Amino acid sequence: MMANKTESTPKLPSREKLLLAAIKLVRERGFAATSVEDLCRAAGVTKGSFFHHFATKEELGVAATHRWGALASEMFAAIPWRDPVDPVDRVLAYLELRRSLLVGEIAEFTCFAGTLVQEAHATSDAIRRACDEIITDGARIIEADLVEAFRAYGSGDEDHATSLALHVQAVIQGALVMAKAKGTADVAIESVDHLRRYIEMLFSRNDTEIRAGVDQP
Amino acid sequence: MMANKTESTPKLPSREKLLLAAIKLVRERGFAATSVEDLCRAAGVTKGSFFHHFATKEELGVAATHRWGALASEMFAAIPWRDPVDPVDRVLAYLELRRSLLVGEIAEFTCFAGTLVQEAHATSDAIRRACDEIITDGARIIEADLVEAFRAYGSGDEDHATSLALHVQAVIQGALVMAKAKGTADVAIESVDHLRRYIEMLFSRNDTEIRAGVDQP
DNA sequence: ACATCACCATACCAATCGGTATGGTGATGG
DNA sequence: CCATCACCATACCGATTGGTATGGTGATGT
Repeated sequence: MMANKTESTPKLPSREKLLLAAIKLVRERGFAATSVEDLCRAAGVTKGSFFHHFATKEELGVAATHRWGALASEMFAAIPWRDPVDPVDRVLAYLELRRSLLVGEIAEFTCFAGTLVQEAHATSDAIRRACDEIITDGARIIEADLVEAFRAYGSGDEDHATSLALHVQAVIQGALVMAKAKGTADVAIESVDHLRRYIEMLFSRNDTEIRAGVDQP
Repeated sequence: MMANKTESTPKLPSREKLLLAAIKLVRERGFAATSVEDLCRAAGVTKGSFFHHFATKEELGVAATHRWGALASEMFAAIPWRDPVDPVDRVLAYLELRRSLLVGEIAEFTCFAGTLVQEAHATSDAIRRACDEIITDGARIIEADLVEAFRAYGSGDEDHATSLALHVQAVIQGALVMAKAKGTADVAIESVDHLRRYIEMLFSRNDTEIRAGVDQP
C-alpha cells in the first residue's frame, strides 16, 4: 500500500517544502513575480524535483492554495475561540482572534489566497476556483454561528448568514489590502473594529446605545 | 512656455496612451504579468517611446497610479451625489454610487491602485506610496461629510471620521477581491449593502429598528 | 540658418523565464 | 535478482524579459 504520505514523515518531503516556499514567497512578492527557480531555491530542491511534483507553475498555485486552506483550518481548529455559549459571542471571539493576528511583518498575516486570486483570477480559472473555494470555506467557519445568531436575535434567514459571513471575509481581505498600502497593520485593525461594531449592532442584545458617539476600545 | 500638455491636445499623446494602457492591462492581468512590450502593443507605441517617457517599468507604475487617481476624482466630481443636505445622506449616496458601478466585466470596475499595491507593496516603495496616496485621497472624498455626520449625530471626533472613511475604502477593496474570487460582482454588491447598513445604524437618526431582522432591499 | 531638444523608431542585448529531456538512485514488489 | 517506479539532479531549450544604444525627424528658440 502507499502510505505515510502526509503522516509521520521524519524530514519534510520536497513537495511540502515547495508548497510552503510558495506560500511564503507569494505572500511576500506575488505569484507572477515569483519564478520557479525562486521557489526551488527557497525550498532547497532542484527544478527537476519541482516539475516532477507539479506539471506547471499554475498547478503549484492550485496545490499551494489547498495547502493554505488546510493550514488555516488547522489553525482555527486548534484555538479555542468557540467556547462562548452565545453564537454572537462566538462570532465576536472569532473577530477578536483575527484581530489579534494582525501583528508583525505584513507578509506574515496577509492571506495567500487573497493575494493570489487578485493576480490570477483572469488568467487561470483553476487558481481562481481554488482560491474561491478556500475563501468560501473560511466563511463557513462562522456561518453556522451566524445562522444561530440570526435565529436567536432576528430573522432565521440563512441567506443573511451566508451573506454576512462572506462580508466578514471581504472586510478582512480589504483590511489586508489597506495594510499593504499603508505599510502598517493599524488601519486593518481599525477595520476589524468597525466590523465588530457592525455585528454588535446587528445583534444588539441589550439596549445599550451603540451609536456614532461610541468610544473606541 | 511649455503648455498644452494635458489640455487641448488633438490626438492622444504617447505618454497618455501608455498610462491608459497600463491601467487597462494591470486591471486585467496584474502588474508583473504585464510586460513592457504588452504595454507598448496595447498603446500602439514602440519601446523607444516607452523608455523615453519612463525610465523604468516601476516609474510607469507610479505615473499610472497618479493618472488613475485623477480619473477617479474627475469621475466623482462629475456625478452629483453630493446634493443631499444631510451629511449622512451624502455618504449613503456615495455608497449607492459605488454600488451602482459594480456592473459589467470585472476588470472594468476593479481598482487599479488596489490591484497594484497588492503585488508591489514589498518590492517597490515608490509604487506603494503612490497607491497609498491615491487610496487615502479616495477616502478623503467622504471624510468631510463624515466629520459633519459625526458632529450632527454623535461625537465630533475627527479621528472617527478618518477611520470610518478608510474603512469604507477597505470594504470596497475587499469586496473587489471577493468579486475576483467568485467571478461575479454579486458578492461585492452585498458587501456594500452591509457597509451601508453599518453606516445607517451608526448614524441612526430615527428610531426605526434596523437590526438582525431587517429586510434586504 | 543653425543648434537644440522632445519625441520616437529600430536593432540589439545579456539575463531570465517556464518547461523539457534524460539519466541516476534507492526502495519496493514479484 | 531483476524490473519497476517514485523521486530527484543536471543540462539544456526557445522564447521573452526589462533595458540600452543609436539614429532619425520635426518643431522651436535665437
